[in-house]
Amino acid sequence: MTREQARIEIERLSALLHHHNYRYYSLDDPQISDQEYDHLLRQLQALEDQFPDLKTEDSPSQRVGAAPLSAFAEAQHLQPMLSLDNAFSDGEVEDFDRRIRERLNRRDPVAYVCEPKLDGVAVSLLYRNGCLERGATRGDGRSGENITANVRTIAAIPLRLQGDAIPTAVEVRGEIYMPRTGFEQFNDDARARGEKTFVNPRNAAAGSLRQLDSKITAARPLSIFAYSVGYTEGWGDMPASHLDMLARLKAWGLPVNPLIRVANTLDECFEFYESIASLRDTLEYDIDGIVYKVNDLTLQERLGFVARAPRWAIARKFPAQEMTTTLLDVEFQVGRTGAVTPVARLEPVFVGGVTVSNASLHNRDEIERLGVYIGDRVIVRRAGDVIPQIVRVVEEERSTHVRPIIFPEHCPVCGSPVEKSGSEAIMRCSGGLVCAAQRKEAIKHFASRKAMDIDGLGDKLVEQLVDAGLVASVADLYQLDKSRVASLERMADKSAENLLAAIAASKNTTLPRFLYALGIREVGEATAQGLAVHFGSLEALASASEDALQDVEDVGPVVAYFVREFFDASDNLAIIDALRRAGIHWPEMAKPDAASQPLKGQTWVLTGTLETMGRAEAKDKLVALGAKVSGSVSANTHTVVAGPGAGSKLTKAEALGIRVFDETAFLSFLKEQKQ
DNA sequence: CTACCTCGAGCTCA
DNA sequence: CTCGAGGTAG
Repeated sequence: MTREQARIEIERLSALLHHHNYRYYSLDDPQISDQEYDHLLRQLQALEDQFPDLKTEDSPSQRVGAAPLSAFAEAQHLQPMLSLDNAFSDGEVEDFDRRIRERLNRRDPVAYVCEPKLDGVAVSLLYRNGCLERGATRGDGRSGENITANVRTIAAIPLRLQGDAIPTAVEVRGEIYMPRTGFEQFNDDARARGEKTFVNPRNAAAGSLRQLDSKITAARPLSIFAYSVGYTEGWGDMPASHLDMLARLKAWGLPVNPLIRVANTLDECFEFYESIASLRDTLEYDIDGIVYKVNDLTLQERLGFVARAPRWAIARKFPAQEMTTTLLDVEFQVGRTGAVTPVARLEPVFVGGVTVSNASLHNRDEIERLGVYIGDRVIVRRAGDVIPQIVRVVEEERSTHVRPIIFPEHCPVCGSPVEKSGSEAIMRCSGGLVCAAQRKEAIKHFASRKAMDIDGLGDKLVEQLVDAGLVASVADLYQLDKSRVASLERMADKSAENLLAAIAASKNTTLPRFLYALGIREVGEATAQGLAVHFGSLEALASASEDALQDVEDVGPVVAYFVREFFDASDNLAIIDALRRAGIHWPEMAKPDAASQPLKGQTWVLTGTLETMGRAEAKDKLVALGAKVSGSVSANTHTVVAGPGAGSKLTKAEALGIRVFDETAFLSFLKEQKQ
C-alpha cells in the first residue's frame, strides 16, 4: 500500500470510528457490534503503526494512555466551577422557586430543566477550535488539577467536537463516573487477581482519574455526562435556553443524560423527582438527587450568583441513607482550645457508600437530646453527604445492659476541671498548656500547612515528640537535636535530618502566618492577615487595646477580647520570645503608604485570559499596588487589562474611552511599578 | 469523615 | 512490605 492510499484509508477509518463512537456514547444507539468496532480500530492501529507520521492527536486510536506524569499540574478554570445550593424537601424547592419569581418580578411559572445529579467526579473539558485541549478537576472552583492525559483515555469523551458552529473555545462541564456494571466487573477482576477493590463507583472513578500513569486510567471503565458549559468564546449564535445548550453538547458528540426533561410547573418538577427516585436503583450510575435549573438563559443571567452558587439552580437531594448500628463507647477528645468533644465509637456500618465507625456527638446537650446510652442501637446517616451523624436511638431495641454516658468533670487527659464557658454549649478543659492534649493540638496547628508549614511533622510525630518529653511547647521544636529525634520509633537518621531541616526552614516566615500559627482563639487565616496588615508589626499588635483592635475590619469585641487575653498571658509572651530568639523572622510588613500604593483609588478590570499569569495572580498584584479590582466595566473604571478572548467588557471599555492594556503592556507596566 | 493516590523512609527477611 | 504524611474529592 502506498503512503497516499494509507492516508486515505486512515482518514476513512477515523471518520468511521468517530461516527460509531458518537452513535454509541452520545446517542446510545450503536449501529455496529463491539467486535466490529474493535476490528475497525485494530485496522486503524495497524496502518498507523506502519505509517507513524500519519497518526494524528485526535485519532480514535489515541486512547491508550500517554507516558506517566510525575505530578499533576495546576489548571486554572477560565470560568470558575461553582457549587450548588441544596434543598432537602419539596418545601425548600418551593422557596427556591418563589425567590426566583420574586426576583424576576413575575407571576407565571418559570420553566426548569430537571437533571439527575450524578455522584461522580466533576470535570471541566476545554475545547479549542473543537479539539480537546485540557481536562481539569474542579479543585477549589478556581483552579483544579490538569488531568488531560487521563481524560483523553475515556472513550465517551470526544477528542474532537463534531459538526459546525463550534465555539473557538468552550469549557464543557460534566460528571465523570464509573458505570455500575463496569465497577462490579472491575472489582470482580481485582478480587480474582487478589488486588484491592474499590468501595463504591464514585471512589473508583475518582481514584482512576488520580493515576499519574494514564495507561491505568485507560483500562478503567469510565464515562461522562456533560451538563453545562463554562467559559465560551466565538460562539456565533448563542443558545437561548439551557435545554438548547444541552442539545448542542449532544450534537458535538458529548454524552448528555437522556433522562433530562423540562418541567413547566413546580408540580412537574416534583413529578420528575418522584419518577427518578423510583428509577434510581435501576440506573447504571449513582445519583444523589435532582438538579433544577432555570431553562431560559436570559433569565439565568438576570438572576446571577450569590457567593459561590448560581441563584438559578438548586440541587434537590435524596434523603440520606440511614442504617442501624450499635454505640460501642463514647470517648472524650480535647481540642486545641480545650473544647471537650464526645465522640461516638460505633460498630462499623456501611452507609451511604462508606464505612462509618466514628461520629461526633458535639456536646452534652446533644447527648441529652438524643437520650442515648452506651450499648444502644442507634440510627446513623451521613448528613450533607459527608459528616456521619447519629439521628436517634432505636428505643425498642434497648437492652438491659446499657450504661449512661457520663460527661467528665475533669479533663480525661490532664485531670483539670472541665468548665462550661458562658452561654456556650461546649465544655472546656481549664488546663490550658498544662494539658498534654491541648499542647499536642497547638503544636499540630502550629506546624500545619497554612501556619508554619513544617513538612513531615504530622499527627503521629507530634504525639511521639510530646509523649517522649522532647517537646512541650512550640518553642521546643526549635531546640530539638538529631540524636534524640532519631531515637523515636520509625525515625532513623534520615527522617530526623529531614524533620530538623523542615523545622529550620520554617523560621523564615511571614507575620500573618506566624499570627495564625500562634492559635489565638477566633483568629483564623483571614483575621491573622487583617491584623498583620493593620498593625504592621507584632509589637504594635501585642500592645493594642481592645478598642484599637476593633478598628481592624472584621474584628469585633469577641475577637478583640481573645487577642488581648492572649497577649496578656505571660506564658504566651515567653513562648513568643523563645520563638524569636530561636530565629523565627519575617519580612517587615510593607506599611501601606502612598508610595507603595500608586494605584490607590483606581478601579481595574480584568478580562480574557492572560497567558503568563492566572487571573487571581494578576488581581493580587493589582490589589498590592492599591487598586480595586472589579468584575464589570463602568465609567469609574480606570484601566481594563484585556487578554486574548476578551469579549463585551473590552467593547464597552473602548466605547467609554477607557485605557486598555494588552498583556504585554500590562507586564511592562507592572515592571515599571516594581522599581 | 472516609476513601483514594503517591511518596519517602524504615523495618524485615532473605 | 508497612507506615506516616500530604494531597484530592465529595
